[in-house]
Amino acid sequence: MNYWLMKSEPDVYSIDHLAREPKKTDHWDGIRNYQARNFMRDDMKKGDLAFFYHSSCDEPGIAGVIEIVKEGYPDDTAFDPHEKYFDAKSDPANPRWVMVNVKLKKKFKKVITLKNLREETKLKNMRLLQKGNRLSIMPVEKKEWDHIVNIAESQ
DNA sequence: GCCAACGTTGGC
DNA sequence: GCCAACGTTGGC
Repeated sequence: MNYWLMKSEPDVYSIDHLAREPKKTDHWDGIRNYQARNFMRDDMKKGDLAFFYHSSCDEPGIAGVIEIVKEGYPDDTAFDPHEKYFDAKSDPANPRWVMVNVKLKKKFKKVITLKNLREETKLKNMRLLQKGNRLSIMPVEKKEWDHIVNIAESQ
């Protein structure tokens, strides 16, 4: 069982959008970065848990927990020229990009902000907090995961 | 809007 | 394979 962190811009798709979906489940499309894709395609398994992270907004941080309910399958938004994430080089016969399905497990009472996370010495080595990190899908260590969940439960 | 830190592209 | 130019991410 692996733990993850998945970024989304709340102006585009926030945790509340996911909460309003039927069965609180939706597909996670639009990933166009090879490292992030490889994580989704190769390592993300059904039943894995992930933090839903809000990026590029007033209060960047972790908004809640989601569960992977369907493993990697072709991201068909890459085939549609009208889509923002259209990629002419992705051949439907050999899709370049994948997506997964996620289900909302828990929305935190308050967002655990990036600032909060940086104040935690135990999270000093967390991938998210490293300089220059831009990955939109990344693994989280179990001990980091547990620590953050503790923070969420005590707020 | 700025800019650091990447990632990608394409000519050679 | 190298690397300059360009594009993107994302915090501030």
